[in-house]
Amino acid sequence: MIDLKRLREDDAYRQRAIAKGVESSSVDRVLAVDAEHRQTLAETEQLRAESNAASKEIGRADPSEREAKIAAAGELKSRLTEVEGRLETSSGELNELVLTIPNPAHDSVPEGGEEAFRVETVVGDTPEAPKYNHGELGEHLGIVDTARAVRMSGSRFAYILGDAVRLQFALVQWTLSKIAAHGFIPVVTPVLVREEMMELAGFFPTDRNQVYALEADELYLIGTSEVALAGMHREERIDEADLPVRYAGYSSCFRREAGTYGKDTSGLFRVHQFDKVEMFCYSHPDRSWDELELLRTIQEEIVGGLELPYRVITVASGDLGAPAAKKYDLEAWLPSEQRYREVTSCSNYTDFSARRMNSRMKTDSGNVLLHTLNGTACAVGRILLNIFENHQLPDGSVSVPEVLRPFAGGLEVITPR
RNA sequence: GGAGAGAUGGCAGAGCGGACGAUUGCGUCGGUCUUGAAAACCGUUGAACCCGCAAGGGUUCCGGGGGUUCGAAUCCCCCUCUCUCCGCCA
Repeated sequence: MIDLKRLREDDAYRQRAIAKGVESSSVDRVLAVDAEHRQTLAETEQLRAESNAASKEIGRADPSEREAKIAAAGELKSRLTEVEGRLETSSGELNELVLTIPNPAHDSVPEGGEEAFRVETVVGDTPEAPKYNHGELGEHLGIVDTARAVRMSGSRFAYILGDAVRLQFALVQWTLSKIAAHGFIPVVTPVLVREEMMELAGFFPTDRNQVYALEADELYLIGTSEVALAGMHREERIDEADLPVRYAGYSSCFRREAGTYGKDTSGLFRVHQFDKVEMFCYSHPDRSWDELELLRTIQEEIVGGLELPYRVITVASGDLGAPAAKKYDLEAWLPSEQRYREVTSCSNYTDFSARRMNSRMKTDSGNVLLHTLNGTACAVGRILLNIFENHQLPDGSVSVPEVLRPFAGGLEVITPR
């Protein structure tokens, strides 16, 4: 949620919100409704003060005077009811409009749409297409079974079996061990949350059609543990000295993938259910930009440590999404497609999400909003398929990345079952 | 799933229509005393928003949302959560 006060007082801030793609007329509209709302609020509070005073007066008054005073207070009350009606209308309208204003992008973010990204680093060679693409390879090695999964659950589901499972748990363990060194506390989160939490985390109403709903219980399956981690310190004050607070959420993630018919239909690339380790940071507002660089560094250590060729891009302002002030995508080279595809991303939401959650930092001079950041540590499916292609040997077997071997019981090569 | 009890400031716990944003205790922070500390004593101690350069003023908040009333922590309705007993269960 945007900082309304700043939006009306800070021209540069307003300009950057507009630069992110929102119509300048809708910003004007928000400001107009805001002004009207504050006007009505002042009126209401004035009347309430009078009305409160009148009521107290009645309590103190001599019984013989009560009748008259109650009548006078009744008069005040009907005026108050009228003004409160207007206040409700204006605050309802304002609350709705406020959600349409995105978090302004940081100065370092390139302007423009999806194609306007800036490449930050490119690491590793970009190999030729392997013998099998990741979809074919999973079937060839007998470690991914989509045919039977589809028969059971429908498209975009998969059984992961055998050595792929050993690889999955090795990946998770190795990832957790790497980020634990940076003070991330591992968390297994609930995967079902209430509607309210989806709204507070910013996924409803915008991404509602991407989320699985359990109607009988009015619960929703999370698409990322970010939802559950963002809600952890709702309505809380964290001591300045305890910051940053860093969590590594591990959960299965569920996505309907509505509107992606025919896209990435092979293998594990785009599935309805996958496991992911997600980093989430509650940061001192003065240090969140350093925190974002830390997330990026960790992501490079993880993807680089697995010996996958990759590049890092800064996503352009128009492609950022409402809450992010800046976002890095790390894209790994997918040999079968001869292009880079996203495997992780990390964002600084500044105070945009913390404002709605009311997550604050306790300081001597008051409680100020925290900054929140999130980033993928390891999206298991995407990493697995990148390993399948980039570490594929000429005969179609797969060499397990060195760093994972100790975590995979010494497994070195995956060969057909 | 069935039956009952409850949710109040950092914690404990009173208040059950009128001076209550809330008695009190513990804890917090500051002070007196002390070489220092403890004890004792004195004081202090919630948040969000609006107006204001500021000083300051105002509104709202007793789990959440509605209602009754001139007036609600207190009465009524709905929701959420917690606890106890029974049943079921990894």
